[in-house]
Amino acid sequence: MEKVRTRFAPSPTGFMHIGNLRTCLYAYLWAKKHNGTFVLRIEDTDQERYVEGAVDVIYSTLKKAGINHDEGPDKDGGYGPYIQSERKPLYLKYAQELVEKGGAYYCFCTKERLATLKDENGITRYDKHCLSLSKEEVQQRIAAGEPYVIRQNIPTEGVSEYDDMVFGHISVPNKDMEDEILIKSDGMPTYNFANVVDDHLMNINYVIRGVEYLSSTPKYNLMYDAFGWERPHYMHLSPIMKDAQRKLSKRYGDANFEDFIAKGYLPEAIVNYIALLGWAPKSNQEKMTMQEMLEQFDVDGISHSPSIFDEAKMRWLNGEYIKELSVDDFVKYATPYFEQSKIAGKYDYKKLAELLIPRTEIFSDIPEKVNFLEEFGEFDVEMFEHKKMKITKEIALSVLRKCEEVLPSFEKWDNDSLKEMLMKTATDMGIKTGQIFLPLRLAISAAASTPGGATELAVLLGKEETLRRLKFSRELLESKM
RNA sequence: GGCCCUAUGGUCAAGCGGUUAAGACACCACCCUUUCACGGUGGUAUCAUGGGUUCGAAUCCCGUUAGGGUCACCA
Repeated sequence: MEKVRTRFAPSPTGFMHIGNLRTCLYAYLWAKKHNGTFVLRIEDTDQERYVEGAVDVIYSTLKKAGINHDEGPDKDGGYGPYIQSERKPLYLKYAQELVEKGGAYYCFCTKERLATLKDENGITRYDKHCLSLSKEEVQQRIAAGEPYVIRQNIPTEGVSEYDDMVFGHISVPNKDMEDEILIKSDGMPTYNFANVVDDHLMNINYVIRGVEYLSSTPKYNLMYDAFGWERPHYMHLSPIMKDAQRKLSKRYGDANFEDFIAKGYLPEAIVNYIALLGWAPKSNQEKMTMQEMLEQFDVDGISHSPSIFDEAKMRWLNGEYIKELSVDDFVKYATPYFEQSKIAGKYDYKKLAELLIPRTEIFSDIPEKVNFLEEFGEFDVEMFEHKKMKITKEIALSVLRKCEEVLPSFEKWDNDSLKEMLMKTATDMGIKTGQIFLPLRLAISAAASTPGGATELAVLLGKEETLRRLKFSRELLESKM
């Protein structure tokens, strides 16, 4: 196998979309799997859509995602420049070469004339009007300063075919393809042309991109052929969808890598999840490192149909990653969320982390899990009733009274000691351990669910606060009996 | 509308002519349990449709239906 070279060629139009990131990932995996080279190229031929700072977003996203390009604007590998706008002179030269070889021609048609070519569906198909212009006339009109474009000259007969690595054999009748513009009247190349020229010049031999190019690829092949260049291999990828009809896109929100990071997802989890959207490893393994993906990635496992993005599954995967975090790492990621919760600046984040690690799927869930520590007040005493544990309000009340009796004089305020003492108290009272812990937990948290049991919360709250809450709840319960 | 592509549970998906049609998420039940989680066990649920080919079809072929893409001086 020849030395593999793949590329990711985004347009700097803003944030990095999840779909683009997946395309990028696959291109990276394919290159690295074969010890090849992964190239980053910026396609900014459309000045109108250029967004300031977008290139930096691309760098930072790749970095966070763990995708390291071997060549790019910031890493010269001898195939530069890697920014299309800096390659401008090249394209016209190659377009002229293509004209000479018969693969393209100058066109002077005005937008007005083109508008008259619309068919009943509003589809414009160029009629090769300018193909018949003589060389002399073309020269003369160019010299006169008349605006022009250069169009690809596609045969009107025959069929163009190629084999896509994921979709298999694709064949498109030549008559169904239009003579597309290669060089715009502003002298800039269109994507169609710049892409082919750059891919060839940069020696890209595996072109990995979205399916939207599947049916126009024969056109690109026709250009490779006309130039006498070797065609690359193609791997087209089905889109990631929001639902059965709509593609995942900025318009529907949350489609950007950065958005998910902001929501409290770990970059590795996002990358892992999107790798699995549209590709399934032979091993059936789901949680995998970049290294494991490299080893297992293969074209066979790439699906042909669109995949619907399922955030619930990504949440689960993220939770799996969080469970493996050390307490310190968890605190590092979680601190911003602690800071925006009601307990900001209070409590020991490390202690909380221990309780939270197995119960957190995404970091932004943290505030609602810890707010009960500060938010304490009246609650529905019916919550004391617990059928499965056979707890009634009467039992709960006697438990709370007993706790108020034994806790004030208890000195060893740590989890194990409290637990041991309370279990003994339960025995003394002739009830099951669950019947003492459950009412106590409720009494000091006022919350139906908390990230930890009664004694863990008691330690967190401290003795004084625990007793204050206990008294409050006991009185509340008494008043409602 | 022309052309190209796609079709397995709610979602991601395995499957490559013979399987009780994997697995994961979600959901439900049970177990564990100091709540909630975690963990464990089990369960509900899928081959779009009609024709072929074949002893035998989720798998191959054709039609239908549905969906996506494309038909820009966007990429």
